[in-house]
Amino acid sequence: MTTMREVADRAGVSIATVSFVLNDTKPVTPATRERIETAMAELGFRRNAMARALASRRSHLLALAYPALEHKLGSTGMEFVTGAAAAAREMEYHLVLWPVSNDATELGELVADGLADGVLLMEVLLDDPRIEVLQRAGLPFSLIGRTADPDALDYVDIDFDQTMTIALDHLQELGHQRIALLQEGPLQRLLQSYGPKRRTRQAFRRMTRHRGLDVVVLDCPPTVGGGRQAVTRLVAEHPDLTAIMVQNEHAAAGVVSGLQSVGVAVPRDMSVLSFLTSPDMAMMSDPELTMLRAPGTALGDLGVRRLIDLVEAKPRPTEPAAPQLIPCELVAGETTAAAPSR
Amino acid sequence: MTTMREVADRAGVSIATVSFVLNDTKPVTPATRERIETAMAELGFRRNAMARALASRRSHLLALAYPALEHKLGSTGMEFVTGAAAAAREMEYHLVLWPVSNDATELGELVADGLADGVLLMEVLLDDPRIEVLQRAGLPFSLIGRTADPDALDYVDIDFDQTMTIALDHLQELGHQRIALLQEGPLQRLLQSYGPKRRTRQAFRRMTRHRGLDVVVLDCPPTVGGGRQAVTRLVAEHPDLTAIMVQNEHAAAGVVSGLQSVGVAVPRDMSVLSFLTSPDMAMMSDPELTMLRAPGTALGDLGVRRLIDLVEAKPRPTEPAAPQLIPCELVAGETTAAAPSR
DNA sequence: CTGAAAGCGCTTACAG
DNA sequence: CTGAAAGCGCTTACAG
Repeated sequence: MTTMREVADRAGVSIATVSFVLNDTKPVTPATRERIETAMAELGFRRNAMARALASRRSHLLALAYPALEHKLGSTGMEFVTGAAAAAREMEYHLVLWPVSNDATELGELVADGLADGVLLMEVLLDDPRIEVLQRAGLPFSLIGRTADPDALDYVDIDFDQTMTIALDHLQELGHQRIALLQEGPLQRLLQSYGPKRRTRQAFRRMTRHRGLDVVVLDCPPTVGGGRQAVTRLVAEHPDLTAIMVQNEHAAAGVVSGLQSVGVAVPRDMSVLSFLTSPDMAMMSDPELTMLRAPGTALGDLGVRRLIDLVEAKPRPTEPAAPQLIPCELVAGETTAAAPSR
Repeated sequence: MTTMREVADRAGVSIATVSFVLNDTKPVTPATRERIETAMAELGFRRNAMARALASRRSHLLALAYPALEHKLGSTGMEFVTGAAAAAREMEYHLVLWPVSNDATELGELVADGLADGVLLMEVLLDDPRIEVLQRAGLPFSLIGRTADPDALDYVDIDFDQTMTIALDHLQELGHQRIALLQEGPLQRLLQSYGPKRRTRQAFRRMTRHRGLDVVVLDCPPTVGGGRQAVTRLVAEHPDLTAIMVQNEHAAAGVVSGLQSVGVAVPRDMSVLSFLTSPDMAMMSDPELTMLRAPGTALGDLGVRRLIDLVEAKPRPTEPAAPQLIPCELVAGETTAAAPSR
C-alpha cells in the first residue's frame, strides 16, 4: 500500500500539497501539480478510505436500512437496491446494507457508530419509529416511501395518484365501468401502517367516484391461493364486474388462474391489471400480466442522489427538498382487453 | 458524539484501559471494568467505526462484488444478497455493494482504496479476470460459484451433482425414461464461461448415461417466449419425451404454457422440472412449477462466514478451506407427475 | 493490571 | 502557492 507520504517524497512536496491536488481544494501551480500527478500515477497511489474518512469526518458510505424480518425484498426491492448501489457508485459513494429490526434500537446503534454519512430508509411505515431515531441522531436521511404526514421529511415515492389515473384511463378506454380493487390483507400489525396500500385505496375510491364508476374493494392474502379464492367469491357476488386491479403480484397470478378455473376467460370476460409489479414476475404468469410497473430502479437512483445532496449541503438545510413522485408505467401484457358487451 | 476520552475521564482511567475492556484484549480488574462499563452506559458511548478501522487496520466492511451490467440480480440473487447481509450483520460486519464491470479494473481500484477487509465475488465466470486482481491485491476473497479450476480458491457453490441426483431420482421414481434438458443459450460472450450451465449439463449427461436414460439437450433464450418456442420444436422432434428439466425460470414458464397450447397437458402428458429456481417465481406459474430451489440465502450466509474466517485467520492460510457445496432442494409443485403409460 | 505515547494515513486551519 | 503541525478517535507495543 502506497501512502501520501511516499507520493509527496517522490514529488518533492509536502503531503499537504498532495492533499490539495487530490481534493482540488487549494490552488496549486501547474508544474507541481504535474509532478504530483505523475508521482501518483507511477506509484499507483490510491488514498486510504479510512484515513480520509476519519480526518474529513465523511465516510462516503451511505446505509440502506430495510426490515430484516421480512427478508423478502421482492423483485422491486431488488431493483431498488441495485438502482441505489449503482447511483452511489457513480457518485463515488458506497452503499452498505443494514438489515435491521423494525423497532429502532438496532438502527440507533448503527447510526451511533459513525459509519454512514446518511441513511436511506426502505419500507417506510405510516408511523415509523425509525424516523425519530434518525432525527435525534442528527444524521441526514431520506425515505423511500413516506409516513402518514411526511411534509417535514425528505422522500421519494411512487406517485399513486398519477398511477391510478393511468390505470383507470387504460381501463376506461377499454370500456370498463365496474372495477374491483384487490389488495393484500387482512391487515397485519405491520401492514396496517403501510403506505402504498392505503394510498392506492384512497386514490382508487376518490377517482372512481369522480369518474362515476362502480367499484368493489376487497382484501386477500398476498399469495396465489389467496388471489384464487378471493376472485371466486368476487365474481360470484359481483357478476357484473369486468375488470380487477390487484396490488400483489402473486395474488394477481392467482386471480388469473382462479378466473379461468371457474370459466371466466382472461381477458375476454375479465381484465386483470397488476399494480406495482415487476416485469420478472408479470412475465411468469400465463397469460402475461398487464401491469403498472413499479419504478424500483428510478426510486433507488433518486433516493441516493437526494441523500447525497443532503449530506453534502453546506449549511444544513432547514426545509426538506420538494418530494419527488414517480408514477408506475403501464406495460401491456395479455390480461386486459375491451370490456365484454352485455 | 462521545469519545473514548470522555469515557476514560469519567471512569478515571486511561483510554488504553477503556480500549482493553472494549476489545477484551487484556485482563482488567473487575472493579475498573465495572467503572468503565457504567461510564460507557451512562454516556451512551459507541466507539467510532472509522477511527477503529484506521487504527486496527480492519474496517469490518465486506464487499459484495457483482456485475453491474446485468443489473438483474434475479430473485435468487436477491436471496443471496440478503443472506449475506444478514450473516454479516450477525457477525458485526457490514456488507457493502460493489456493482462493477466485468473487466476487473474497477474492482482493482476499489480494492486499492483499502475500504473492505475482504471481497465476496458473485456470478463467477469459469475464467474470471477479477480473481487475478484480487489475488494480486492480497485481499482475502471468496467466491459464490467457481471457476473452471477452483482448487486453489475459497468458494461455496451449488452442489450440481447432488442436485441432479435428486432431480433424476424424482423423475425416475415417477417412471420417466426419456428426459430433456433445456438451458439458456445460445451462449453469449459472457455466459460462455458461466459455470452453472456447464456443470448442470455435464452432470446431466454423465448421470443419465449411467442410469441408461434417453436424453435430449437443447438451448433456448432465457425468456417465456424462448421456452415456448423451444418446447414446441422439442415435442415435435422427440414425441417420446415425458419430462423436461429447464434451467431458467422464465423459460420454464414458457415451456409449461407452450406445451398446453399445443395440447400437451402438464403434468399428465409431460412433467416439467424447473432447475435453480426461486419460490417467488415458481409460484407465479400456473400450474405452479415443481422446482429445485436454489439455496440463495444459505450460500450468501455461508459465503460471508467463510470470508470472515479468512479475514480473521491469524497466519494467512496457504491452503483454501474445503469448498462447501449445497444442493438445491426439491420443492413439489404441480408440474411433475407419473410418466404417461404408452 | 494500568498508563504514556506512538502511530494508523489522511485533512485542514494557520503561517508565511 | 506551499509547508509544518495539529488533529480525527481509536489500537497497540512497550514499560512499569
